[in-house]
Amino acid sequence: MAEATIRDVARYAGVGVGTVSRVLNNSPSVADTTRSKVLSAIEILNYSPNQTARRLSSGKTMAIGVLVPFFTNASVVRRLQGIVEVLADSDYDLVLFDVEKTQNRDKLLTNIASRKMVDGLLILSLRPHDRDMQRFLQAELPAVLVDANHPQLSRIVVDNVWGAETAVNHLIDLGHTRIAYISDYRENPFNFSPTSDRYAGYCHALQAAAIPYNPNYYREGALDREEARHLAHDLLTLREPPTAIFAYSDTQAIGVLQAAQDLDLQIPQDLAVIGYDDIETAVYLDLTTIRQSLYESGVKGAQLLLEIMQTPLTEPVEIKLPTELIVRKTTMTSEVIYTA
Amino acid sequence: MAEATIRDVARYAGVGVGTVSRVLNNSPSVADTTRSKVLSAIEILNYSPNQTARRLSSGKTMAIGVLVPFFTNASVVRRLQGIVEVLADSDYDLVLFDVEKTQNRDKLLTNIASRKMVDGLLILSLRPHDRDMQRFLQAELPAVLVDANHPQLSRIVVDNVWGAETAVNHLIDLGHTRIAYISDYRENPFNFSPTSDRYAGYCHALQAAAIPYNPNYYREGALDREEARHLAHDLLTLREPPTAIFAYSDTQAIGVLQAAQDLDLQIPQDLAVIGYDDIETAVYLDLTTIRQSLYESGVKGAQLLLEIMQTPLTEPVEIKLPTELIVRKTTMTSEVIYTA
DNA sequence: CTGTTAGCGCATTCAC
DNA sequence: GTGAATGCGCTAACAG
Repeated sequence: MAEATIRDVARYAGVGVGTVSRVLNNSPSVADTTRSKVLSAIEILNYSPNQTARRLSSGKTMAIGVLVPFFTNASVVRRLQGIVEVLADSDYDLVLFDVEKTQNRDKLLTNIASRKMVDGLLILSLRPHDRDMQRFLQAELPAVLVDANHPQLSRIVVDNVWGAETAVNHLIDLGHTRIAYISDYRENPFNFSPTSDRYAGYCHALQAAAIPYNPNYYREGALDREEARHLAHDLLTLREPPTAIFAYSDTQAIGVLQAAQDLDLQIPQDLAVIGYDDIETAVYLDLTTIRQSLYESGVKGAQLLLEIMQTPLTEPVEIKLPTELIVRKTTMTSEVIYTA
Repeated sequence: MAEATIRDVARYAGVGVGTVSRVLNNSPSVADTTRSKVLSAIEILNYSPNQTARRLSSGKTMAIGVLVPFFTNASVVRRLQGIVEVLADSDYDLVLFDVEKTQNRDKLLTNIASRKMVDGLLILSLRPHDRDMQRFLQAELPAVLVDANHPQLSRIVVDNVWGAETAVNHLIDLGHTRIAYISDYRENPFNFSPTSDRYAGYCHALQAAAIPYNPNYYREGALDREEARHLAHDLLTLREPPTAIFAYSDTQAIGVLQAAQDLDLQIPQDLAVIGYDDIETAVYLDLTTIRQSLYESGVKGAQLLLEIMQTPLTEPVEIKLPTELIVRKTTMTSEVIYTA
């Protein structure tokens, strides 16, 4: 038995396809009697409208794309969960685009815009090129950036400079002067802006405290626990090792903790560690960190996109989410613990 | 400037739309000269084929649906990462369906099958109803179950009975007899089969060791850390508290660890704890657990689905993934630690 | 090899 | 209110 089409329903109900379509779309201008005839035909034939056909003729895809770099990244996942939460209650499908490789990124951004694959786009932690912007604007594709910045796009951001400064100031307040920073790659193909912002925050804080910047104390590597572990190992085996390490992400901070354990260092006596994100694991490990509202950023981003899709904005808006220092055991001894 | 269509390209290149279509689809039967004419027209007009139209006329959506219960669940996320990894290299888009609520589930399963929303479907940790099966078969929708079981569908499974037995046997081997089990709800609207399997494993192991089943030592609650923490608290404040707790998931085991901490119990001396899954956090917390190949289950599931979509199977296959006991510090004292 | 044509299934005009 | 006709943009089958 082949799938029933709108035509089958029309024939069975003894009406025209137009009427069936009206019933499907809850048009008010259908007599109750015909409506029920159609509905029962639909029931009997077990009919269900074909999405694709509906999309083509209506010109809308009823789908929202979410562009995600490194889906294995804990903070990205958390943001995505917020997005899922919002979209699940909407009428839109969620199409997930993962861009691990740069070439994927370019191909995708080009296609998504010009092929009308989605009605709206959320871009996580990724700054689009200017040429992609042209495509979005030209295709009139509503898009919202989450955790990334571009003057021409609406966006959900956090103040990464402030966050990093706060982290480093916390270490300085505790008396540290040999403060290292393990960063993500600042020069990355994804144009990831938080990286340079946090670096700036690190530098500012040192400068404000008149602590000279020590190039040896700056390391960068992939956003990966193992790599951070190695970088931290290098730092901690310097002739004059740092007494505190600020890590770009909690994931990397965990690598630092492992390196400290490898070297039998006491936390926080021998080494203070502070991360960034406040992912769930940070709680269990009692990791001092900078909390950013990951989940909420996804929620806000999705909500904003839905609004924009309904009533386009005249110019991009920016929603800034708060950032907060969460002090736990990796920077301060236990008598002053913050309890989650 | 309106989007260019295939007709514009054809006109500009001075050929028929059929030829343009052939060029787009890399048909070998196009003369090199005409091909290049078409290609340059495409370039100049900045043309890019409309996905939806292509889908309608070809009858394929070039999309794969992934049905996910509770996207906030760590193990689900891990499996999904495996799926994403595979699909990113395919030509298929990934449409994510989250079903937190039961009503969503039913509506989705019905629609996905009958509306031809996707060419293939991956269902995570969810056992479809028989009536949904009918829809899949009728719609000839290739589907693969990951971490769920149904005789009519191909599936990636693990032996949950064996896994739970192994966990409990480990505790028994360590001399425990007062062994509690904190489970997910066995009666759940999602027909989640691992729940009953692990319960069976728990019971078997006790029985084989001639340890009487103590109803007081069985608790169930949501797959949630906080809830597990409360359940564990109840268990640990019994007049005769258990000396070991087996938790349905690592997430719940972490809740148990917190409860132990709340009560100032030493792990593993006062209480042994074993989880299930081996999520990343388990490593950091040195949690003894049953490892199942979460990521790999996603990879295998996606690969299997792609195969089935290419060449349909005559009957469902079952791929069983291994399960492994990972002993860490929450069950044994440190001199015999397993190091990750 | 290539142009033409007929749908794909539905929404949306129009007349009635 | 309702039916018939037109087109969304493309693929595929059919002639040439």
